[in-house]
Order: sequence, then C-alpha cells, then structure tokens
Amino acid sequence: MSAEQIQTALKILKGAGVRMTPQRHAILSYLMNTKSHPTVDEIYKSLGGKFPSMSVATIYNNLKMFKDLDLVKELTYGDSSSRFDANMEEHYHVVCLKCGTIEDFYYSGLHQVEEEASTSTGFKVISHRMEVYGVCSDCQVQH
Amino acid sequence: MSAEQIQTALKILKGAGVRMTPQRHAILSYLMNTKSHPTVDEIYKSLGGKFPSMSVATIYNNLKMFKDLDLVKELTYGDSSSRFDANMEEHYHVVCLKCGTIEDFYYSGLHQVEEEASTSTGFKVISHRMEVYGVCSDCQVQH
DNA sequence: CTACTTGCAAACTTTTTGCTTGCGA
DNA sequence: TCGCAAGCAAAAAGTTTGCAAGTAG
Repeated sequence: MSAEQIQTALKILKGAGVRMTPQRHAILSYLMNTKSHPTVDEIYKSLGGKFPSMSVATIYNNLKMFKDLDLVKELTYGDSSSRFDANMEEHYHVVCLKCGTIEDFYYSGLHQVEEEASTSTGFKVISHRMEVYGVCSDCQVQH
Repeated sequence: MSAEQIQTALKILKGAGVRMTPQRHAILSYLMNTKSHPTVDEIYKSLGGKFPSMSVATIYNNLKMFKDLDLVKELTYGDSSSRFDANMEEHYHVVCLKCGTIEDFYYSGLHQVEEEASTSTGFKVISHRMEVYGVCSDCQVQH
C-alpha cells in the first residue's frame, strides 16, 4: 500500500482527535503494508520484536477504533479468530481450504444482487460480502 | 420444512450408522422447522423445556455431526457466536444491521464470479458464500 | 498539565475435551 | 449386552474490561 494512503489514514485519525502513539502507528502501517489479512495474534507476534511490552488489548483497542473510522475491515471466516484487512477498495477474497491462504480478487457486477435482495425481502440494502472457497495453486500441486 | 425432508435426514443419519436419541431428534427437527438461523444458545434455551438436563456439549456434538453429513450449514457473521441453517438449497442471506434478523433470498448467477475468481487467482474453486447487509422493513419503520 | 493510551490481569463468552454414566438398537 | 451418546465440569481460545501508570499534544 502506498505511503500516500498511510498519510491519508493519519489525517483521518488526527481529524478524529485520536492521539498518535508508536504502537498505534506500528499496527496501522503493518496492516497497510501486508497482503496477508493477519489475525490479532499474528500482529502481536510480528510487532513483538519492536514492542516487547505491547499487550494484545492494545491491538484490540486500536483495531476497533480503526474499524469505527473505516480504516480497516474485520473478516470473520469459520475459523476461530478474526482477520483484518486495510484494503478498503471494493474487492473479494478467495480462501484456500487447505492452507488458509487468502487472496484478493476484483469483480464488479454484484450490485445487481443487492437490488434483487432488496426487491425480494424489502430490506434497505447497505452492503454485501462475498467469498470464494477453493484450493490455491500451491496446494493443488502437492497432490 | 417438510416432514419428508426430515425423513430423508433421518435416513442419512441411519445410513451413517448414527444412533437416534430424543435429544438428537429434537435438535434436528428444531433446526428443520425454523427459519430463524439460531445460535447454539438459542437452541439450548428453546429445548430446555423439553430436556432440562441437556448440556450445550450435546448440541455442539450434534451440530458438528450434522455439518459433517451435510445436513446443516454453519454461518459465521461478525457477531460472537455461530448460527446454524438446515436449508441446504443454494440460497443467500440478508442480515439486518439493527435487529440481527436474517432472511433468506434466492439468486442464481453467481457462478460467473467463481469462474472469474478461478481465472484471476489460479485457485480450484469449490464454493462461494455471500451475504447482503441492510435494514429490514420493520426497522425501517421505527424511525 | 491532563486526558487519552498503554500494559496488565482478571473476567467473560464461546467452543472443545475428557470422563463417567446412561440408553438405543 | 455393547458401544455410541449424553451430561457434566474443566479447559481452551478469543475477546473485553477495569484500573493504575505512562505519555502525546
């Protein structure tokens, strides 16, 4: 993710009256510089070198705030813990059922589904979510 | 859900060598007769009148088996606990962001998304999942 | 300076596990 | 009768909370 996007995020935080701390900055830039959709535990372990004293609560607190400010999205799959994604463009995920890898892909044309849902249920539709499940190319090779 | 479908489910269980018990039957028919996509806790409370001594572990055990035999699906939304759905037809859900109600809706035409995902990521696609979020008609009325 | 943040530990929630007793076929 | 299933409680695992101490602005 570009440095420019991180600057934008920092402005949003400042605008919301949020104080910047080294931990907060590290969590944010870690999320914005990875494509791996990490769990809280993965963030915790990854930043443990830089901040040995950082607690998981700090990560949870910050992620919740980032979510409220629409800087990150929380992904909940069947597995036990949530994953987080700082890519806020409209995109979707393909999840490997063998190794758990998550890859992004882009697709447009799902707004029709929202319309259909609205018509058939009477809901005022706000958003949608979709994922594709399968086996990634690496796992297909290993028989 | 029709009694016929319950009979089919019972045959599948019998065929898999699964022994029938009153609790198991109650959990299964409860799921097959509701459209509410209940959580474990809701099932537990609903059947508590009939089986005061039933433990949550029994519900978890049975649901896991039902899932393995493809009799129910587990739904994981952002909220804390899983929900379960015995409607195995291909269908989707609209979730109300205010009251949490989940309604079914039907739509065909998402197989193209699977193809697109496969082409762009190299995954061997197996399934997909999608949900629409919004506000249900009841919650729209209450200002 | 002072209110927001962090770190820590305890609490809570959901789900899983181990083991004994019970009961369906 | 025999082995799968239920009940129970303890343990995991993930997340939230309360409070004292630290620090950004």
